[in-house]
Amino acid sequence: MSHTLGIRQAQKQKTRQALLDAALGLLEEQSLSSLGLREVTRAVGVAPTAFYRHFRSTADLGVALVEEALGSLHPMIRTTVSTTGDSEERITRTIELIARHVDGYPAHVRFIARERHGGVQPVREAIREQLARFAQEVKDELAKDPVSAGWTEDDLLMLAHLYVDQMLITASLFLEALEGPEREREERTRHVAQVATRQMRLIGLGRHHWLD
Amino acid sequence: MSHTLGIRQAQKQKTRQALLDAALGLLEEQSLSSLGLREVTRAVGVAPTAFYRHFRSTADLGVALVEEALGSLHPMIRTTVSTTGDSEERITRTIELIARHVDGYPAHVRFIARERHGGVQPVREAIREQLARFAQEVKDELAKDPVSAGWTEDDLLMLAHLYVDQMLITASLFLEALEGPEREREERTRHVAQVATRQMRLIGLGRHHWLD
DNA sequence: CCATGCAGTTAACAACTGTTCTCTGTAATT
DNA sequence: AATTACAGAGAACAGTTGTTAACTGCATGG
Repeated sequence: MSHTLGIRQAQKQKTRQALLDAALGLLEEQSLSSLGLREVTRAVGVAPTAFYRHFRSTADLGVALVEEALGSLHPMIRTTVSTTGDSEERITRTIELIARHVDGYPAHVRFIARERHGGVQPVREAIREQLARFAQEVKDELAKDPVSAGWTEDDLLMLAHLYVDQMLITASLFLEALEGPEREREERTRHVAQVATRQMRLIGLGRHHWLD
Repeated sequence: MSHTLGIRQAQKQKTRQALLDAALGLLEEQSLSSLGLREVTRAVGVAPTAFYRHFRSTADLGVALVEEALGSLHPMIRTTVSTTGDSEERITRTIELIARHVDGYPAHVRFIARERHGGVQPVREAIREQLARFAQEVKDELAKDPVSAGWTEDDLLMLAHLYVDQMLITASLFLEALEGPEREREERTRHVAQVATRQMRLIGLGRHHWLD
């Protein structure tokens, strides 16, 4: 099925990926709206004009980064929310998954947290769409749970959004813990996990008593 | 008590405020990390070098904006959370207060949402501190409520953080509704209010069953 | 009333930006 | 084998940026 693409296309994609990687690196200490295309090409070691072969603008590159950061995350979400087990166990697993993801892709997480409300409209829009998809998917999984019997579609969606936002906040807090001095890292990470766990637990309690 | 400051100091503060206002306006369609000091002075109609009489850098100006946006909000938070009445009534009032605030100071709200995770470290730090203060204050008010009998200090604080984050998310959603086309504005605002109310209600339910 | 302090101005700087046009080498197609 | 397509290079453009220095005018304090 997968066509092995020629030397030419392969090299192009390589450069494109290098541009994305360099941009993601530069965005650790600034926002997308201040990222210059010359800055990016300089970091890759390529002529400024080469940028235009891949992206119309840095905003365009930003949209591509959103896809890279969130696009591949949907299956992970689905399986995590849907896995069986008591709710306490599910919470622990979710928090741990978030921690692991932040550990593995800190720059991606930072980028999403930063640009979700950032200064570049198309990027905000792209993130909004992806998060709306996440909420839909979480809703679909919640609907399968017997606890959701008697729930409105609207109520399921509002709960899903609550979960998604909560996960994002937690991810961002894990990131802050990672960025701090190494001595405190372990303790701060543990603390974030503990607080997030209890918040999820409290939301879960509210969920179980929703129809009272 | 209040010393009427001379002509000179008054004019200085006027220019300073003009710089802050101009910056806030320019930040509606970009992030602080891309805001140039020339851009700001040009908008005010003042020489670029005049900027240095008031701020060391745009980052410094950003910190001042945080103070302006959040500093005066603490009393409002306290009174809102602490007012008596049944919890349903309290939720409605809180949501309405948020809606009103976003309506009155949209640029401030946008600035905080944008720069909370933005590219300028000192500004992030300043926002973090203010929000931590909010959480503390909410905690203090929660502690007075009889529902909080038997709660750990830690648990009260984790709930307070949940509330604060939830309020920020709601504010940001109200803002998005405001920014959209006018035809949909009223409906979207109503929708945001409705969802936020139910989320608060669910969290409130979780709160009441926390000690089960 | 005069000397000082200081908000704001003017001019200049080196460095940087996005974008255009022209060119080159080579992979892909015929 | 000859032709085409196209990723990337190179040079030049007009504008922009932050920061410096030396200045001017005027409110303020002695």
